[in-house]
Amino acid sequence: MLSQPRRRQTTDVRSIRGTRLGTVLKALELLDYFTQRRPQIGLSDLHRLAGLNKATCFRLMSELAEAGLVEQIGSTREYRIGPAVLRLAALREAHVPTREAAMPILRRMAEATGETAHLSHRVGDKLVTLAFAYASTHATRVMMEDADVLPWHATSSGHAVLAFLPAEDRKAILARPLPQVTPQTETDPARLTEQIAQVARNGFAETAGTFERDVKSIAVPLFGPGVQLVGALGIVAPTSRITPDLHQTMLRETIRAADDIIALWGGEVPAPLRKIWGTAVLPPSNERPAP
Amino acid sequence: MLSQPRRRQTTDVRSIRGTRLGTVLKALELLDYFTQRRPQIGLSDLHRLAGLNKATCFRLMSELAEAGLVEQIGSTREYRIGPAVLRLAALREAHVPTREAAMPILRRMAEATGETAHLSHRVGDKLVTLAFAYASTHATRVMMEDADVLPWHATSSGHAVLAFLPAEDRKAILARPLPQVTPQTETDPARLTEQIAQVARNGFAETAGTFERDVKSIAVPLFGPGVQLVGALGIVAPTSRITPDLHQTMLRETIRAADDIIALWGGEVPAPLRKIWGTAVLPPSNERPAP
DNA sequence: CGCTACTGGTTCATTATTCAAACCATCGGT
DNA sequence: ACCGATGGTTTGAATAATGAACCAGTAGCG
Repeated sequence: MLSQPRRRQTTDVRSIRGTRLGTVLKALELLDYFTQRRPQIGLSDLHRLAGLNKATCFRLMSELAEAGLVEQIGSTREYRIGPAVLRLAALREAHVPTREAAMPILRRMAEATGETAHLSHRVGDKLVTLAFAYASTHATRVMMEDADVLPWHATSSGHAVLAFLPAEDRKAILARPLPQVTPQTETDPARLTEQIAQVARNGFAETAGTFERDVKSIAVPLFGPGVQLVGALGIVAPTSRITPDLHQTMLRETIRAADDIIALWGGEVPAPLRKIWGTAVLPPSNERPAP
Repeated sequence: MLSQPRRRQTTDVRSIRGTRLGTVLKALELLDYFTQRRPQIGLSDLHRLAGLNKATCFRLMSELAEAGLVEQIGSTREYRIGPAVLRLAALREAHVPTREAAMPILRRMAEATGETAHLSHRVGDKLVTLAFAYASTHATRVMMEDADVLPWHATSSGHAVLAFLPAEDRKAILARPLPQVTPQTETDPARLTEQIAQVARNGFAETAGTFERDVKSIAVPLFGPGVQLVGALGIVAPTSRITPDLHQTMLRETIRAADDIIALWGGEVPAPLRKIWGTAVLPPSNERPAP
């Protein structure tokens, strides 16, 4: 749905959500209903969740199952993600090392700050957790769930990516329903837009308690080859532990790690941001987005 | 295409290859052309490879791309496997630990034998490399490529799985074209059937040079919950290193590791095979499939 | 037992997508 | 400027997807 950079003119095939939606895409969207919290789903549940006809849903799932992308499990015949994805992921990682390559940096970042480092990836119009690393320092850590979809508006990673997205795409995303994840979550599109503009000026995003209570987080965007925005790198800590010093360390380490990961992925930091980051590492930022 | 165990009667929707083939499945089959050797493919190549209409191929790929299963890369606009698979694989591994869980056993097996251990997975009617482990012992190792599709007839893993597949499925697979991978590859369906019958009696499969020259391999089938045949575990070594002792060690370690992996996956070894394995671990097998 | 309310799975007339072959626009090499 | 590639787009005739209703099994309940 997000516009891809295109050099030649191409038709906007099925680009408007809600109109036509190809069969293949419809089938693949079904996979999005499988999450960490809900790893297996029965046919009836799924067709209701997806708002699809049961017969249609059944046929789509049958085809996904035949391809091994899902499999049916046990007596209840519920579906879950199938083994074929392992081959694809291995192939992807072998050819475009993303996750495994970034892991050491992520771990170093976690150790250096004593908090939880978090790497997310933009795929289509979603933001997805790719990996994370805990520090061994503290017993109380912010735990993360792998492979889950992050709400754009309620996470610092979401803000970090939104801030550097083309305005058109940002607007499209903020036009969608914005659930109130915690009492602190900002759901007003206008105020969010304001906050995100601030993120673009600061070169990093911060949120406090918008996704999980008593959790502070800082995030920066990540860029791939051709200054392409591909995800975000964040750090998450219990609010209770935050001091000016720690805040400073978290910011510095996040930017440092982001720089390394971007280099590793063959990406480039856009020149303006590069400049902001250069100065941001030294002086403490004592302003934060207005609540 | 392979018949799944079904408790209720279900129609054999699109079960006969070559007749109807749903759109979704057609799109997903396109993913099979991406391999380790050919990790990115242009539109023209792909539509020729798949024997699909170019326009169709384009639309299918566009939809896959929108879902993030593939992405278009750089100026050449070639396709490669996309980032969405990482989320799916992480989700699968988190919920059904398969690869990561088996890795320690695989490594132990490689160390114990000094050779290369190899884990493969049956997905649909294909046999796919899931993981492998090298031993640190020898400098010359048999190298493997991850995430590639194995030819059923030319690998010991293929034989190991075929031997325990329902006769109907085995016949279907052997009825397909059987490429001559090396001069040693057996391609005659009748003789293959004979060899595979021997595998069922022995409880393990052996091949020598049928997939790669001067490579000897031994493999056994793996079972998941409900005695379901899910893949194979094999060991691969240069023919030059094979001695009766090493052969014996390889067989023993493979069976031992298979036992562990099956237990780990919550599977069960079928009773008859259990008995064969019990005896096979001790006495050396000095018969091998006739050339 | 007979009801009800679920479940996964199937049918078939209607409708929308896919097919194939030709067509554009662009790129790289000669 | 040409050639022969490429990725991408259009066209009506062929084909596949859709969805409301329909089966069958099963668990709970009086």
